[in-house]
Amino acid sequence: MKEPSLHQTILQEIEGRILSGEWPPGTRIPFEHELTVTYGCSRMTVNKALGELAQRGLIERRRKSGSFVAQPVAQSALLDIRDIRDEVLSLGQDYDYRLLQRSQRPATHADAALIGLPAAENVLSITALHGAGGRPFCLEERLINLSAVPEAADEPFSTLAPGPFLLKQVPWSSAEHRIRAVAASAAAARHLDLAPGTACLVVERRTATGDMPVTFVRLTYPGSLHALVAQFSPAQAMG
Amino acid sequence: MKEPSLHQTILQEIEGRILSGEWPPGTRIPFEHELTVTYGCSRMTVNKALGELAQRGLIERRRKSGSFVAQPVAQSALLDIRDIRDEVLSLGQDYDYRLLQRSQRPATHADAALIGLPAAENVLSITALHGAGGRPFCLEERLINLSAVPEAADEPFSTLAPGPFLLKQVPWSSAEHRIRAVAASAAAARHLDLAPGTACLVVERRTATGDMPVTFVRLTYPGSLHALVAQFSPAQAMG
DNA sequence: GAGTGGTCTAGACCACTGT
DNA sequence: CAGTGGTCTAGACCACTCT
Repeated sequence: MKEPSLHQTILQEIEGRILSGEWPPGTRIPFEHELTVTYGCSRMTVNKALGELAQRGLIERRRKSGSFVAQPVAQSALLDIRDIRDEVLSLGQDYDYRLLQRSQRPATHADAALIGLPAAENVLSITALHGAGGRPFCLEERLINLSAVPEAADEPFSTLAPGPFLLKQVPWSSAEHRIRAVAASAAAARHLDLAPGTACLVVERRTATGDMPVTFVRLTYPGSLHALVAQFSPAQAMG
Repeated sequence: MKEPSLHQTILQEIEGRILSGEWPPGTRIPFEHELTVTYGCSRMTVNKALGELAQRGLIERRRKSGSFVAQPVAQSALLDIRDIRDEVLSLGQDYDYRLLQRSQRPATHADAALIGLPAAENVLSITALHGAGGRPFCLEERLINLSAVPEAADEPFSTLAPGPFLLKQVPWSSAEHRIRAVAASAAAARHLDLAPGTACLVVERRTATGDMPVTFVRLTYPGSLHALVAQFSPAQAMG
């Protein structure tokens, strides 16, 4: 039990309000001057906390205007799994989205294991197909925890894909990715217009806000047509 | 052309010496007190620069002892592609390594494209097999830029895998990963003891120090037996 | 005990930017 | 022009850890 330092305390309190959604993206956070009054400390101390948050990308700082909660970069800029729509458009191809199935049910044991839920709460199951240039690009199979995102029950997902919807509802979340190569199942092969057994790249993503599981998604890409790219540097520009 | 701030200048100078290898891992860097004299500034300023380097993992700071260039975490803690040996051992299986082929040649056009070399300089080509629990685990096909790592020409790689060797020679480097699913080629299937066409996970990594290409490696894993896991959080502990 | 980094203060001046 | 963040100073005290 060690006493956290003051700038850590300030950082964590602000971070908590951002992650909880209390301060959604775009919110102006208090000026440094105001925070020195709130916490009874010098400006250097709040500056250190805010500078840290800015470096992590949780806030943006603008002279004369103040500091604002950032718009989260879709999922992760590190592992370049963006919104599939952006992904397709950046390839210079037309994008289309088609809902294949949508159903609500109490979570089965399998569902619970996938999404990381303890109990058998209500989940929304969605299957959809993302297309690029008129051809199947990616099969999406998703579970949404309706306790975490009750608004999803009222969303048809007939034209809006689950990804963008969830990004709006739950802007800040942590994610675990699991990437595998598998032979296409009969169903996946049918939807993706492949021969059964074709090598496919499968990305499974488990998303949570704090301790609350939000969604599980399995994205199946035709293998040879798709690659994930990730950049790592020991040194990053300071901005 | 904007003047960089003083703490950025300090940070970049130290970073440069670490990345270039002038200060290899374990080197003690000057005390804050000494740096204030060197740069003629206050301690807060050098503290900001060193704190930044510590947060990026380039240095470790110890009270009373000083600050030291860190031992680089093998490849990347983010995308969990560690040393394959560690990977196998952490699965609780026996590890073995076998060199299949080693040859030196001027880079072909294909080599040059893969490794990112402009000219047709000398490269070392290596093929090796990593085993786990007596079974094939991963096929490694590698090119090493001998201009960047001339020491590699004298290393037989008969018992030491290229990965650990390079990590020692070129401790700090940036990497680009490209992850795909492919059907096993005839050669890969033979080495990995698979039926040809089996879905495999292929990780291609291009590594550089600054602008100098160091190595290109293609790792082929039997698909169903292997998954890459990556964690992403909006908020990370400060340490 | 001594030397290091960790943190903090109470100022200061400057650069940028929106009005 | 005024208000914000960006940077920096010249101190200070404390916590930790090595000897």
